[in-house]
Amino acid sequence: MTKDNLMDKVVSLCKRRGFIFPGSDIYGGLSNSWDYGPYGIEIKNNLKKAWWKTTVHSRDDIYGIDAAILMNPEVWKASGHVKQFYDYKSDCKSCRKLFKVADLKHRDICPECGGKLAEARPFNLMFKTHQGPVEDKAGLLYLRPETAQGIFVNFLNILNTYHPKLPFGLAQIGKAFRNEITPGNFIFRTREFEQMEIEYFVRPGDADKKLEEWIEQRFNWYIKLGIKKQNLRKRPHAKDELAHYAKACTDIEYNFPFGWQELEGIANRTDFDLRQHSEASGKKLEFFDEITKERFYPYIIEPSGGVDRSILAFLIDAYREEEVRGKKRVLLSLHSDLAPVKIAVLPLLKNRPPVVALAKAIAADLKKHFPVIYDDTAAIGRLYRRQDEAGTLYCLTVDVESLEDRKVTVRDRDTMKQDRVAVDKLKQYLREKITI
RNA sequence: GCGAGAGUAGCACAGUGGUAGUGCAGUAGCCUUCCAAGCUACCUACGUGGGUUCGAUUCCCAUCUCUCGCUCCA
Repeated sequence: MTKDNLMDKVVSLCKRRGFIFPGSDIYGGLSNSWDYGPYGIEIKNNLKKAWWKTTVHSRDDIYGIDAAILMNPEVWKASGHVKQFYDYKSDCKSCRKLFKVADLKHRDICPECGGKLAEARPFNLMFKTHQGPVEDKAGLLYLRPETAQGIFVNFLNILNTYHPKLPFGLAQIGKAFRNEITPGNFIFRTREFEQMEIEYFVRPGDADKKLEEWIEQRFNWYIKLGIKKQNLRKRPHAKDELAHYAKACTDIEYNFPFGWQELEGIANRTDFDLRQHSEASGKKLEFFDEITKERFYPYIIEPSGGVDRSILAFLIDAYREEEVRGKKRVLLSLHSDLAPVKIAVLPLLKNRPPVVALAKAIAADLKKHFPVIYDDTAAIGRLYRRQDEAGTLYCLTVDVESLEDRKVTVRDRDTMKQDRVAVDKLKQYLREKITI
């Protein structure tokens, strides 16, 4: 399988199996927008749940929040986004490259090929909208280009209500919007996307150490959820590629078919944001240490990951093709936490009413405890292949013998090995294998 | 936004100035006792608008949309 091939196959599987559809499909789509279908949203929800469980529920120093997408426009002035995300650019008429006007020595000559540059045009990476039904300047708002600011503006709220001690963090999963110049590669880069972010507040002197700790923790999270180690790397940013708010940053990159690309950035944002917002809002976003009576701006370590691009990485990493009796078997070997469906109940014969009835009864019973589907619309081999493509962990097959011995066949997705399990032991058997 | 390419069933491809086929997928039935079996039937498409023409899916124009590139960053 070549790399391009792999990408095409995963995209094709996503569409074929209804994981992800082109957005606004019946109108011909909308550039780089994608809608998650039934299994796609299960994977997405599972991924977010796994993240939340690791970063919020399994620790006592991180609190979850969910801030509004629309924020007071002053936020984006203070954060630097209005300045940093608004640029005059012009493109070369010969080589078609795009340049920031501010970086140019000569306004109309291309620094790459010496060609003539087109007239400079404003590029704004933030989406604009209006609050209120009248579109006047007073109601101008931006869709947030990052979720982080929703955390910073709640810093004091959290201090005053939950009274955390340093270090502590706030976690958030939510949508952000950027008018990217070059979106693409399926769900990898889109203008509307979802972020999983932690803003971890530390004493300034601890920042370097905590940054390293977070890089390790986040790296290991992807491995634990199934990404092969050789497909993941850490890449520290060079000084000249750091964002305007960051002092240091390391990306966790995945070896996509289109190259090594960022899944998550872990940055030391210093006290830039808290200072900026303190100055702009007039409120002091400081931490008060009641023992030392110190008042200071904490530094912020920010692990910020992309939900959608992570899903793509997990899907690509899980995609397998095998030969079984001369025929191709496609499977998604997703981690059990991520698999959209955990169990499929299948009757071996659909023309035997008692077999069908037992299978349906088992499915109905298990549904109370696991994500389960029932399918009897094809021969058993085909049913297995369908489930393999969806990443279903276990197929339970009910046959005529099941009516006698009250046992069903449990088939493992990855090994195709079969186990005969008593119907009344199924719940317990599956509980041990599936964590939800 | 700019440049290039593309647009025929869910997918992959045919094809024609007289409104379209094949394979896979899907649905139903028969059959079938464990890894995409077989048979039968069925479902589903020429992106949109305009022009030329007796007649356009086909030719022309426009438009929309997608893909790729212009390094944007989660």
